[in-house]
Amino acid sequence: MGHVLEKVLADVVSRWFRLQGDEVRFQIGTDEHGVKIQRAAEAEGITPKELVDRNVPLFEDLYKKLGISYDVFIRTTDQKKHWPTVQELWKKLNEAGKLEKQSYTGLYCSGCERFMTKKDLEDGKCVNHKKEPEEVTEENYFFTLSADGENLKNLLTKNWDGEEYRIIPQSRENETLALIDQGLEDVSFSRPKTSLEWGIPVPGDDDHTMYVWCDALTNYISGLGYFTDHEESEWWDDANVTHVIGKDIARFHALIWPAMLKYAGVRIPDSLVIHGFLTSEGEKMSKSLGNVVVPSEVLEKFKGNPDPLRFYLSHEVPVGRDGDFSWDRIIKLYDSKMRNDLGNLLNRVLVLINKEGGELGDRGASSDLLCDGWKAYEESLNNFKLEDGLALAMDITSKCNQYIDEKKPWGLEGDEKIVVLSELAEALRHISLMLLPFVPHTAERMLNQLGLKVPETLEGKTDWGSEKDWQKVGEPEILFEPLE
RNA sequence: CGCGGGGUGGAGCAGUCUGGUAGCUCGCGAGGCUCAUAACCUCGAGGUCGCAGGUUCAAAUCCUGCCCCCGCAACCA
Repeated sequence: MGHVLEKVLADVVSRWFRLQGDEVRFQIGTDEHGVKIQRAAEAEGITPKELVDRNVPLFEDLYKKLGISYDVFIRTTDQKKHWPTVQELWKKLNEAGKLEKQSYTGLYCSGCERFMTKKDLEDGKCVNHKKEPEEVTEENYFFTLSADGENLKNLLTKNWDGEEYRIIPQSRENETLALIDQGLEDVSFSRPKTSLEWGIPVPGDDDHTMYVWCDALTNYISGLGYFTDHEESEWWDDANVTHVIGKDIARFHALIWPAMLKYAGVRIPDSLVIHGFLTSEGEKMSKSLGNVVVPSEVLEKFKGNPDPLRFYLSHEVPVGRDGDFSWDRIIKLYDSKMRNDLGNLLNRVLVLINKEGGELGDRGASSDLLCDGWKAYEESLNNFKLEDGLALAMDITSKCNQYIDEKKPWGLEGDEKIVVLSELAEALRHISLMLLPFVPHTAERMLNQLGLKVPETLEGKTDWGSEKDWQKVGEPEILFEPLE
């Protein structure tokens, strides 16, 4: 479910950029290396490659069902697309003098065949094997991040050689700055092949395998073929680059990644959007609690329509904060907001207009039905306050419902009636457009019912009455069915 | 003194930076409307804003101390 929150967030942002007329390249990917995968595969008696090859189509299928409009899916096991860039990046960091061999000492449990962290130990003993791990020292390549505290602080607060990097939300930036003040440590960038086999080999040193950071972070530019003959670097160098990630990997994206890029001579991205985690019914999702919510169950509940889930995540989980998934609340939200407020509004307006023959009249020059209007909406989305943008669309919806009751168009006659209904139809056009990034399928159905085409961009569409050729609405149709 | 988030009417939240009549959604009660998906609209009940001190003419908001809850990095398909 965590993946879904992230992909929906990134998808809404991508769709918003596209609607503004930007060319967008929306890339997602999977980190498929590491000891964990290696072990999981062993446990199933298959190779790591077989394991990840089996899982990737499941992801892709899920994203398709959710309407995630990604352009590129990059896999870290892709030896043609991913590996060459990573190895080239490694060489550049090495040439820049940022990689050095250091010895790493940790507590190693021979039973688990891996290093233990504090969390894995109870009274100093391995939880699984009830014995004290031994101190083992191994040689790793380290990325000398400790030298860059000041640089990174400047990057976030002022600039680093003219480059800026913006973290959203602000609280994460504060956290990152606090982390820098505590002093940065060098980061292990490789493991001996004996302890990590499943990964990308270190160039020029066959005894070592790259650790996750150099490998996985680089996917952003390997997807563009950076440092290769199929380079499409214009999507990076000349673009506005936004990363959307979870808080678990925030510090790596906030600190290691920009430093890596800087020393490799590649520009640093513009924005880092960090989302929180989802709990389930107020508790951490875990197998043992049995409260894991599977996205496919939610899709099934709404007959395969991804929009209730997309709406819920966008509406209930402010970007950057932790959220909660609750069946009770998604159902309430579906009934009260989507079905009663929005779906019913569309229906009552279209029914009234169709009773008059479906023809639209004068919509006036402007209307206060739009509440804070497009300016506020654009500002919200541009600042990644997606929930505010969606709330605005719902404010207009509510305003329209009030307006109908106030004007009582069913009691009006002739032009007066047509004008009120045309105003409402126009307001619904704006609502539909505002919903386009969030619930694209629903927004398209609304536009179709209104008798409009789905626009590629919003250019020239956001002024009141800007659809000059729009004279007739279509047939009403239930937007959201009752549940059960 | 590890770090972070939080404690506001029955539930979920906003408001706290930049003190000044405590707001929203859901639920509940009453009324209205009848175009519509038994949907919509209006009004109302309900909170000493975790606790205790302090600053101030004035504190949910600032300061000090304390208590409690939740995360700490998700394979969970």
